[in-house]
Amino acid sequence: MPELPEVETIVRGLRPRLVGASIVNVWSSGLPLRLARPLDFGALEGICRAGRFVGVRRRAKYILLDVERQGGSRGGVLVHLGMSGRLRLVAASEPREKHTHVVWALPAGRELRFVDPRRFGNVQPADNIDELPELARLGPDPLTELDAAGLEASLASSRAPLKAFLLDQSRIAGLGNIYVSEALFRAGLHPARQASRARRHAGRLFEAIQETLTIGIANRGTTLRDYVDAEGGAGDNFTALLVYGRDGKPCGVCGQVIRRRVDAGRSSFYCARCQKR
DNA sequence: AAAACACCCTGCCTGC
DNA sequence: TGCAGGCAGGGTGTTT
Repeated sequence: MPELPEVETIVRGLRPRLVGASIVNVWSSGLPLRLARPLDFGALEGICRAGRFVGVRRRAKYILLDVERQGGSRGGVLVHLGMSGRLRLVAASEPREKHTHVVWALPAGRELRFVDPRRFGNVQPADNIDELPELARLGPDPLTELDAAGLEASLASSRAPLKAFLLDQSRIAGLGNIYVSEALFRAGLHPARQASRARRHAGRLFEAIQETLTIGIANRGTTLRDYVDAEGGAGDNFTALLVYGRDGKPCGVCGQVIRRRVDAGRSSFYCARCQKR
């Protein structure tokens, strides 16, 4: 699943190859994406066709593609990969795989392709993507906009379980199911613990979050099944996971069997000895 | 107001 | 062997 480290890896891979590239043409499958909403293809064409990419940025799990239009005005495309989305730069000669939904044709026989079998992702063109409501809802980025004091204040104001708290993108933006489990294990905090009752551990949790994400980025993301980077390569972080998907196996710290439970409708993996409620 | 839950979707896996 | 059903979880909209 693309979470912050996966999206950051894709953005870093795309940026040097995409910035400066002109857009020869755009194509869409016409199938609805997230929430069964059809892509506004007219707007996509109006912004992209005969324009050029001038920036590739990340905000939480969103990819922001900045475009300079043919006439010189700016626009952009906001991309979210959802569960199974991929954004790749490929040779145009490579056959289009199933579930290809948007293609940007570039010079020199290259294409940027958005592929998403489950269509939980989204591609949204806009004159000013920074002001789209999806981004306005987001809380601080844990790597660049948060500190321990900010996390403590946020924890103190919530009675939700830590698992739900950390998944809430308006609280902290960028964590998903994998890295929440990993960060809680590193912090020694139980996923069902109430956020406000963990506030005195804010420093520890903050460092655990940063460590988890930094390692994830260094390993170019976690590939469980679908995720690949901008060049189509798998991430290496799977072997670095301490608890996610490791239920029934021994905890690397204490040897206790790692357990799985369901919180906020998502699987949590944790060590009952290392993570006290 | 905040928390819990249903929903969108396809592919993979399990069990009959 | 084939197929039905459950599961995976990103975010949003709705209900509690």
